[in-house]
Amino acid sequence: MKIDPDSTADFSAQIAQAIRDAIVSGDLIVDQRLPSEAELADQFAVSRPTVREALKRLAAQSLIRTQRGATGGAFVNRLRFEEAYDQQVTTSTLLLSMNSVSFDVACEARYALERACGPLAAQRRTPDQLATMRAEIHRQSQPGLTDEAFCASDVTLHRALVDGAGNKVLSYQLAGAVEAMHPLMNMITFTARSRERIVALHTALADALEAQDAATVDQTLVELESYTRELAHSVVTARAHQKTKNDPNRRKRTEPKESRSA
Amino acid sequence: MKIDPDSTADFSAQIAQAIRDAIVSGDLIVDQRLPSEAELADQFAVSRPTVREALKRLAAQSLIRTQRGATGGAFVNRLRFEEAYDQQVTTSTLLLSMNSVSFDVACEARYALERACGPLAAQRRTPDQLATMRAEIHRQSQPGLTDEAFCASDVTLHRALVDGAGNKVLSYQLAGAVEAMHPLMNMITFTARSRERIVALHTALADALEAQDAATVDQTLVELESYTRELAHSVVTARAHQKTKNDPNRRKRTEPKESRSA
DNA sequence: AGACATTAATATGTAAGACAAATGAAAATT
DNA sequence: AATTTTCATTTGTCTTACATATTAATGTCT
Repeated sequence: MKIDPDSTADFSAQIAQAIRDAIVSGDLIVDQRLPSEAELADQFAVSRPTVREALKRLAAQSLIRTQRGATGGAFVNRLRFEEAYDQQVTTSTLLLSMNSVSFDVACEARYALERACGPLAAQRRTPDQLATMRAEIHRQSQPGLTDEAFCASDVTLHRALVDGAGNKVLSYQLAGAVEAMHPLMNMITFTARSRERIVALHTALADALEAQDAATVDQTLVELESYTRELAHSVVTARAHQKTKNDPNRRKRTEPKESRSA
Repeated sequence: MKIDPDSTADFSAQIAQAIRDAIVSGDLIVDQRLPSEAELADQFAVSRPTVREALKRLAAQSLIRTQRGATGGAFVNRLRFEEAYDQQVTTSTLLLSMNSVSFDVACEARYALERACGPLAAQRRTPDQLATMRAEIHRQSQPGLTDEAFCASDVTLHRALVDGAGNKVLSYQLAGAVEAMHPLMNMITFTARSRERIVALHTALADALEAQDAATVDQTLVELESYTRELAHSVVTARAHQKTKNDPNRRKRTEPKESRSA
């Protein structure tokens, strides 16, 4: 496990990669203790701060954990589904916002993936998951609910559907797709009538799942996708009209430089 | 943007989180330059090495990039699909191996997701993607091919299918599912007869895609999944027999500790 | 002898200061 | 005007030091 002093990359990046490779290849196994920072510094012939930077890179990916004290050190971390979820959600969300992915593309991906879960969920959904869906549907029909809370409830319901497939890998892979839609959905204003329609579709979905009727689950998801996209389009066109009305000669967006919260 | 000196977490983790939040919330926008390390150290009232550890954490997630020199510094990085792919593949692979996910569960997830791409791919596949699939099918029918190369070709073919859906978000989400199967697939020994069968199914898949026949695409994927699982099962049972034959009184599996490839 | 407090050792966490190297901009020179 | 030189800025790295957490060993008292 060595580094190349001629490489253009930082030492800390190279060291991190070397350790990462050792973990991925199985050279370092879960819960195994890495050499102390001082020893690693010796081995790689760099200073301790440089080693620390490398270790922090790995910690950021949840590949290692550190512990202070006499028997402490850096240990290979067992990557858990929950941690992986969080990373996936953050990455997916940023990916969508930074590459200005359209609502349609994201929506298509999300529903294509959810429909993949449909047949499995119809087969395996637990009473618990059905109860979660019913509870969220009930919440969604409350009149005083904010748009944001409505969206959050929507995400919870859809995650229950995904979890219904009873496949942790599937749940993990879809976490990003479902959650990353959240910010995009938040731009929609849900009128009372549109909420009514969505609640009706959600109810149909829950009913079909309860009846283990895969075909209806799939059909309902198709309708839900189509209606969601319809809603988003009406928002976009409405906003476009408003913009040209309010500020027809607005400057082209170059550097907003908005104030940062302290 | 402050940190809590009473928190149990490291300063560097807190600072990283604060900056991460600023990026996710849109407070810091793409290509915006962060204050220099010295300024950040002042702002957060910590030393420069601590700030650097925080920045390296963010760099490990591709959230920032750094540049040396007079006009250098740390900049908010535009997260690209390609970088996100890689991270997803690493994370997914480790997730599967560290949580000893069964072949069946991973395989089910993979094919459920690929079938989600089927209808879209049947509609949108480009001549280029079809050509890639044909080329890989040809490679797979070469007699001298190692099992590892056969697997790698399989992955390429399946990625072409996924990309055929013409949805970058979908391609990104599925990268992990497809690639993470690679190590598991590598445990299978592909006999000449099984390769023949797989090549036939791959050909049927390519034909159906070319004919834009979504139903056949779906059916072929179902058959491919069933055959893959069948293959894996035969390998598992064969291995089990061999083990009991070689070492009938072996201890119950607690810590396999099998030989690791260098 | 056993329970408890003290001490020591080891590790990570943090700080401070210094120098090297890269890089772009300004200044000086041709 | 074009080119070269100088210089200021910023990250990358090293060294040393101390703070703090944690465990193990030691010692003391009952």
